[in-house]
Amino acid sequence: MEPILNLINKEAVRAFEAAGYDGSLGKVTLSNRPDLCEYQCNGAMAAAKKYKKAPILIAGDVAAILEKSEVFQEVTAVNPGFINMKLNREFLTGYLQDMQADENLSVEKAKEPKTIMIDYGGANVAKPLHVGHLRSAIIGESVKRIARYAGHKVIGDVHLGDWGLQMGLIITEVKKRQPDLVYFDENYQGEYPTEAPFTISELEEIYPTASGKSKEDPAYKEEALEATAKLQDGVRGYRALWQHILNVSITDLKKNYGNLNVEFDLWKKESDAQPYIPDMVEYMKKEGYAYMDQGALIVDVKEETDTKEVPPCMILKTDGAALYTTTDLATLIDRMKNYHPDEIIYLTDKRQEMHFTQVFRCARKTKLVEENTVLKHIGFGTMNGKDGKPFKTRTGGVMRLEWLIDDINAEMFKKITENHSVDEAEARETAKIVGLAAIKYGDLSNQASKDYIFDVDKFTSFEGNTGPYILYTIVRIKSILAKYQVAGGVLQNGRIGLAASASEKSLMLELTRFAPTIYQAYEEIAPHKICSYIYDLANEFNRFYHETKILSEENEEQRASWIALLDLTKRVLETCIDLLGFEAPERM
RNA sequence: GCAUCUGUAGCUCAGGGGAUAGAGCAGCGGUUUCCGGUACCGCGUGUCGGGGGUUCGAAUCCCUCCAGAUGCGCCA
Repeated sequence: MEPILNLINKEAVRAFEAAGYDGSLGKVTLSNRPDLCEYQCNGAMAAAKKYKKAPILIAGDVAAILEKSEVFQEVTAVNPGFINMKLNREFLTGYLQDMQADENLSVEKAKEPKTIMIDYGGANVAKPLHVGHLRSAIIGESVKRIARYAGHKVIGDVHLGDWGLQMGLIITEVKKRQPDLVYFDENYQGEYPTEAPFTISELEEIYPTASGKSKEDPAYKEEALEATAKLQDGVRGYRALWQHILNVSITDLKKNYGNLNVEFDLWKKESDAQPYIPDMVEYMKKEGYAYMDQGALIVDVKEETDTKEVPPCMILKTDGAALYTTTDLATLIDRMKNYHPDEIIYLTDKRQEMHFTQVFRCARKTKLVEENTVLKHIGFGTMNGKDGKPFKTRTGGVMRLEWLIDDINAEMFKKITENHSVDEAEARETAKIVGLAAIKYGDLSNQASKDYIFDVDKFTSFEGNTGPYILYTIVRIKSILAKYQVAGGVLQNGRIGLAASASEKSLMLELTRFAPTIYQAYEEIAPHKICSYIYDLANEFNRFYHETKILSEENEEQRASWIALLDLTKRVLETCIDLLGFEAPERM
């Protein structure tokens, strides 16, 4: 389906040309004065200079021609030179009927689908997810769904951190505690046990303990470094232990991400990139990209136009070990080889911007990626507490994700049961669904790149620009539709008719904005545009709902038409929240 | 020190060349023959951080200053 704005634009271009002006002036936008009109064109003012003619006269010429189009009900030229347009009701209704019949709700899928990889989540093995991981998961998941809905082939990869010193630290601590385990017996030749020697909660406690010890005790750190090297060299027992750490940890991570409605297509790990490193280093040396400087192997990535100092990309440390950068580069080789992506999007904290600048430049310079492979880094801001400082627990510690979710769910449960008597089990279930919406909407409604304040009271509120408000609107529509069906109505029979009131027309106009919103959200990688759209849509619906008695309407055709409008509104809202990564309950 | 980002109502945030800068929250006041009132309607609030410039037109683009956040070779 052709977007409605395109159709209107074409009319305007034609009108400008017919009036003897350059057609490119006929650019139409949504009105920013809804009290005056629905669409506006400012081209006449831009044309004034070129044609040495008063803008209002030009606007008048164009308006006179547009007036005759069947698309519009009214077109007026207003000082100093605005062209204001109102849509014809028949045209609008026809458009919505097409939208209603379209399974994609008027969104045209990409004609040339791209393969897009999204690297998000930022999880590390053996470390519990904390609030720092929340944004990457939430935003990444939404970006993934939006791109997919726009018609692209999208592969989400968790890109698990499973290789650095953290592994050596854990192994060292396990060895301290259980030195008799077979994994540490160098002469052991048999099969290793299938059962892990620790549980997930033990594992989560082991890492911080080990990390703390290594900071205070140089000998301990030395031991951890040695364990890391042994693991990377492929010592059997260490590899087996590492595999246990992975298994236990991944099982837990899948559960936690599942609770967040976050699903990865790939569970690749940093270790998967390691095999590529030796050849990559050799290649970079041989081609003259990489050279030794101060004992480390580096690739220069400075550019003439830089306004800031861009340090060289470090490939190997003085001790010959690989780094974060090295792994990311090697991962690119893996991705290019196995998935041939047209585009790779990385979602991390914006503080890593420099790192990605270096990696991207290095990858291009050394030709690890093809020239037309797009590499993007989306850096998001920090999630802060009400005091404007990074979100912490009351005692100032790192807030684990599970605790945060529990807090929200408890708050939600309280609100749901406050004024209603509901079955407790159902209320708990509903609280989970609404709570997740509260968290995700609260996060996604802000621009990703900015820091934002996580305010539990605000996010869980049923009033204002919140997830629960959106869900409430959907649930309300569901309830009406259900009643209609119980009374013998058939949803599929309804056809959207002409707008009978101003609020109905507003709602219809709002529905036509669905497709452009999706395109914009995809192109700008901006889920918050979808949030602000559904907030507007929910408002328009509630306004319409409030002044329209639907089920008690006597005229059957009118009633069916409104039901059809409600059904379309529901479909749009539900599609949008799905793109944001949450869903609506049946009741709340 | 250098660089990047941010600065919009009391608070939290939209808007990123066009008309009178918008929402929500908080405050006050209304709307119940009710399909879910956790709704809807109304009222008040601004040196768009300061100053200069470009433009017919600037919250929006450019310069500069101020404030905050962040980054700047062997962490990830």
